[in-house]
Amino acid sequence: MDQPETGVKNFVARPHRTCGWRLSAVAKHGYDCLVGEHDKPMSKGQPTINDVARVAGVSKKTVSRVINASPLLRTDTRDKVARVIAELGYVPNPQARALALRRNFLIGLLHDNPNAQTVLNVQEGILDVIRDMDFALVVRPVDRHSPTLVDDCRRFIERQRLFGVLFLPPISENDDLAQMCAQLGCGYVRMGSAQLDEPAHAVGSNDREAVAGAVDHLVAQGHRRIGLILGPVGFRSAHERATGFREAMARHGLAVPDELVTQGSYRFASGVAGAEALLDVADRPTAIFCSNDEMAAGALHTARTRGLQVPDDLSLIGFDDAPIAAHIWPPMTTVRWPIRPMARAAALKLIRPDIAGEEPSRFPADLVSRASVAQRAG
Amino acid sequence: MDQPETGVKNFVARPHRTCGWRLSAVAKHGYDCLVGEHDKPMSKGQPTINDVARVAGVSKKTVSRVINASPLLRTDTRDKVARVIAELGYVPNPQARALALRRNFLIGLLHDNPNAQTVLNVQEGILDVIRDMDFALVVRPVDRHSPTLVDDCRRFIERQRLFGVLFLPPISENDDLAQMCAQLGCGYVRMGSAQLDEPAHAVGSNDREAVAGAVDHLVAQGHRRIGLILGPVGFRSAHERATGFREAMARHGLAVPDELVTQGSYRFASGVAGAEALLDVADRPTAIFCSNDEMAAGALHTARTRGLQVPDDLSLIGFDDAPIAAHIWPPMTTVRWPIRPMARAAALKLIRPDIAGEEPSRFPADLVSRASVAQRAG
DNA sequence: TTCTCCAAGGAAACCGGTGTCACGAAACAG
DNA sequence: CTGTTTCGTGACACCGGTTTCCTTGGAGAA
Repeated sequence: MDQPETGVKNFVARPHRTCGWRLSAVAKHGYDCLVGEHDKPMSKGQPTINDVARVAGVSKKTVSRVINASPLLRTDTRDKVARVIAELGYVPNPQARALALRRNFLIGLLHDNPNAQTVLNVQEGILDVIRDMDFALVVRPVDRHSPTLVDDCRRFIERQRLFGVLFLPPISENDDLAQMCAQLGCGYVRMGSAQLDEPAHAVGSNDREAVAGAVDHLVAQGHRRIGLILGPVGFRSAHERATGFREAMARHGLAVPDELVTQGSYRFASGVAGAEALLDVADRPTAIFCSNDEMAAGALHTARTRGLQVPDDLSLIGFDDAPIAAHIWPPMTTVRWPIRPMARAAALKLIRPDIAGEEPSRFPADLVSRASVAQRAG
Repeated sequence: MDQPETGVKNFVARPHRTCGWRLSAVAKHGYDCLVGEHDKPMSKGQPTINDVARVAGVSKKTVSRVINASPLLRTDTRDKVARVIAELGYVPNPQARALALRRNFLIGLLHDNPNAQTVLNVQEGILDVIRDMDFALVVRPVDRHSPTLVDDCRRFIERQRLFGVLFLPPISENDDLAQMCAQLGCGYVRMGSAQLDEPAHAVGSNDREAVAGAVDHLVAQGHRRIGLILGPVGFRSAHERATGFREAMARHGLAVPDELVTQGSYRFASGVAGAEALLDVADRPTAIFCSNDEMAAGALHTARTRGLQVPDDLSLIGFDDAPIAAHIWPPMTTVRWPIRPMARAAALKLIRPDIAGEEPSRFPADLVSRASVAQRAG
């Protein structure tokens, strides 16, 4: 009885049929590399590190070194193993890696839908960064009004053993969540117009400056009485935008009387109602700055129902450059958040704090001039 | 030297400080349950199954049995272990489970952004199902035009060892992708208006019937010359909608002359161009059916630039009930895909094919009547 | 009273990677 | 020419679960 030959026969007969591996691996490297204990069956599904090691005639550890690009390897060893990896179509099992390394390669996106297009842009921005880094993006819509919000997020992070999470507005403004992550030792980055007091954990846009630019634009067109529809109370972004508005108006020496300011909620309906209120004022504004596009669309709706022409009778500016801004008529002048670059920066902060960690990331927001602003009439 | 006591001392002193566990676990169950080898340090981070076993005074396997609700346990044992689990705040490590079970608990969502709101609704629908099942949702935007689309998806699935994937239109219509999944042994479900020839792998809506409803509505308002802006060539949904349109028109004995049909791409701009073409026809249509809302918004734009009133001079119907449909003026009559329930059904098919697998899932789409359709003038 | 059988639970191996450490060979210094 | 460093590699334990198989104790039968 020829033990080794039996082993080789078994090897050839079994794994290549059940796993669908390419026989060329053996053809190229010859059977001599197979001397060893071939009697135990090979793994059934995808090839494992053991299979690679066996075929290449090295130890698991050496294969692991090749995968992780260890500098301590001889070139010929590395090449040999790499060739076998390619032949077998071996893919390291991320679960096993995660277990051994005690950290996984999942990053979480927690959000309560600020705006569908925004969420999607963020997802794409994150993917831009992690696509080739073996990380995966897991998403989790949450309910910002839920009393168990923090606990829900905590359970999610704990269960999935997340590497880190990204928070989108509005929940990125929730300090309890940030604190919870810090406690858990889970990396986190907050996106939005948050102030950057913790540069390692925040990526923001400079909303004040952007709003100032919008106000400058209106003033340059001759507008003096400019209305403001606020974002919801307690939102940092809303606060930033309001502050930027007031600062810019003050800079131009223009008043912001209370009757030209109304509370909104970032929703379409509150834009409708806000514009109703502002247009009821005796000396009605010739322009309205809306703290986001959805409300601007609502304001446009109101103007139309009152028979006012936009922009001739009333100029409007929104904020966010949501898709709706470009699709309504007239196309809305608005402020564009560079969401995708921000998401990229945020993901990088999470994954490579060594590179991206400490410097603050504040992105400028740009005025997108479309057709909802005109020279002040009269 | 009192060995056992030293062990207990070590146990009390070390883990509860380093892990932050609640001492009450020990307080409740007493130290007697701790007799054993306490000298090796406990795990540093979250408690593991070993820690639970040690504190509860049972074996790992018994803890495992409790977690997996094995019926072979005595009630008192189960209660004791469950109490310790609660006290310690133990959460099973999903990576370790995935490794041992040789399947993980990740389901993937592959899409090339058909429409941001749709993607988000799908994500929420999936979450509705998996939220409490220890599954997580990982998303992957892809590029449908990439020549490496199938390979990219395959690599993603292999790397992450996904349990299953969901495809959204338009890539859900790609048969190569489905075939690749089948080869890989990865579960998959395709969403969209795909025909349901493989009920276990598809969740669809009945677009034909819905379009027929829209046509009936127009005809009931007196419209006879109705234009059609098609969706992109090669899209099954576009084909379904076109077929539904033609069938319904035929049923009413109405002609669909070639000059009243134009090719679109599901994008805003193609709606603009399509409407231009249709309104240039000598005997122009009094209504246009657009294969999606974005194109309907484009058609509305065109009507407006030509000074036509919608709906008085021209009626429009869209499809999808995208947010834009409700936000433009006039609000657009459209067809609503029950996306979230469809996503729920799809996720269920993936996770529990035993429950949801074999029966076909076809959801009715409803006409949402808003303000873009009026009685035919004249 | 002794034997059998079954339910409850434990020991050890395993999943597929990684870290630690030890070892042999080659390179280098004395 | 020998002793000491490096370098390259392998053996083995470990991560935290699950599975397989075996032990144990107590109830019921002979």
